Amino acid sequence: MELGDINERIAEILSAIADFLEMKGENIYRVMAFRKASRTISGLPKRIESKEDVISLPGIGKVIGDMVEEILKSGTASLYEELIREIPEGVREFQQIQGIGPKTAFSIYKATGASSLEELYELVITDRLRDFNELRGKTLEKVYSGIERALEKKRMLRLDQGFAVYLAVKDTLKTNPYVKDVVLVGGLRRGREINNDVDILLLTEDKDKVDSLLETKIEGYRIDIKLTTPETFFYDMFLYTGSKSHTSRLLELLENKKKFNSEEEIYNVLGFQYVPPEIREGLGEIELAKEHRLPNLISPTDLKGDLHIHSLWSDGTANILDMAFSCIKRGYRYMAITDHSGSLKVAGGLSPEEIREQHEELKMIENRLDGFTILKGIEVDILPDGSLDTPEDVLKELDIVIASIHTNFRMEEKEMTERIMRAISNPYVNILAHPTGRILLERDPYKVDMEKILRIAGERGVIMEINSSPERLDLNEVLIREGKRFGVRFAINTDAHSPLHLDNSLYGVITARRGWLEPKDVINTYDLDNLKEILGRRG
DNA sequence: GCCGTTTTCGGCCCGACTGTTTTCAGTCG
Repeated sequence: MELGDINERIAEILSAIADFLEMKGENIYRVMAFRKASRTISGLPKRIESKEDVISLPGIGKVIGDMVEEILKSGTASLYEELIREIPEGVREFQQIQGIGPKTAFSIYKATGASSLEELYELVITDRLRDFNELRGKTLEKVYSGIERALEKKRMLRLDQGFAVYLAVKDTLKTNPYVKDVVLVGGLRRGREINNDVDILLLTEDKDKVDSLLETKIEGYRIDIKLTTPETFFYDMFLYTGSKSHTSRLLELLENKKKFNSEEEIYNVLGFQYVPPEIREGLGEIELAKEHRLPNLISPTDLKGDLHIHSLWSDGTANILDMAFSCIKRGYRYMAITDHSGSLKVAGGLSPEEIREQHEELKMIENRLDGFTILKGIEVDILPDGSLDTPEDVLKELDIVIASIHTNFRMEEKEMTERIMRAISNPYVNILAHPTGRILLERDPYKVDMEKILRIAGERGVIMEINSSPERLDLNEVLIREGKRFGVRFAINTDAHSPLHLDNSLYGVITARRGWLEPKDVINTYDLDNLKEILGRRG
């Protein structure tokens, strides 16, 4: 069974080609060309039908255009087939180990013949990896110390991966005539950022006829299918969705009654307000539900815009106009273009001159967008000493300034806290983006006293971002709740680098719901005038 | 491999850090 559509397949092949060429020491610009094309294609909002759909895109020329055509026709590319004959697919996974890059990954394969993380792990636990003379010293240690985490990452599912697996399994299950319905339950339905399995409830009238389906597998992920009948369907949905601490108290009260017509009815017969899945964690929601005082949780349709968007001007894959059209299509009223600033060379950061040039383009574009507003913004880099890399006379001209850290992650807590404090004390900074810097399953948050940051942010009206990228989800639900107690307001942003990334706002909203946020806590639910007032207050 | 309104060839992507590397290659962000 395969996940995804043709765009993903093409992007995956191009990305693999880039990895293999890099391992072989090919010209790095050729490698980057494949990588960039892969990123562009994976971010396209429209299904690719022919070569013509890609050939005009930035960074895609004749060679990659022809390759796309080849993949559309045959499902694969000859260059890719050639490369995997030389280097097995699984060797790419070695790079998941911290400190192992393409060159070392390739040399591990050449030395040991291991062609997957599992095979490499086998050599590690039997301590045979040391027998290969080519691998010595710190490199060897890195493999020993990092491989378990890499394997764990391979099995764990982020929210987006979990949903994708669920949808794929659902499609398969539904082809069976005895399957009446398939629904998601468990931690994934509650919107947990990382899950070790996908819990699925399968409704059938004849349990014996669907036994074989319980073994459904997809790409090595753990899938846990539970059977239910029409009689107990909603009871089981409730039972398998909530955390233990949420369900156990309510189960006592239900006294074995199992027949309900909806999940809402379960709460209602007990005199409780309905509790949305995202907050069924046993963190005080039961008491509030009893008093009918649950928060009015934010929902995806409350969002009126996105305040963190990149374009081709820095490291985005689409131009400003295409990003604007995609926002308009989603029903948004505004967006902020916030490309990277000067010091972040690797992402094509903008100099003050380029920022002003961009504003010329924005002026021309805005005339073409009736009733839709583009805010002039920047994602300004916070330097190690907490100063910003863009002069204040440039920041002054902007509608919105979001500040973030992309370098020097490994500082001591005191230093890092002071660094961020100084940055958010700058009167031009409106939003602190991805405040803890974590990448799920890849990079820990930096050492920082978030309580202090949140308290000051609450006092001074600095907005905290909930970065919706499923790889970040930063802030997380715990820090969101803490921030809310300090009076912090939030922005649910996608940090989109392509039109498709705008869809990630769903993950941000889910995380905000898990943090008990209401629309009024989130500034991009406000209409433009109110938003501008908040953004203007600090400048 | 892609790109171009000075170019169809020669740039593009950069700085910090680390390791077994004593003058540089690999990794990371």
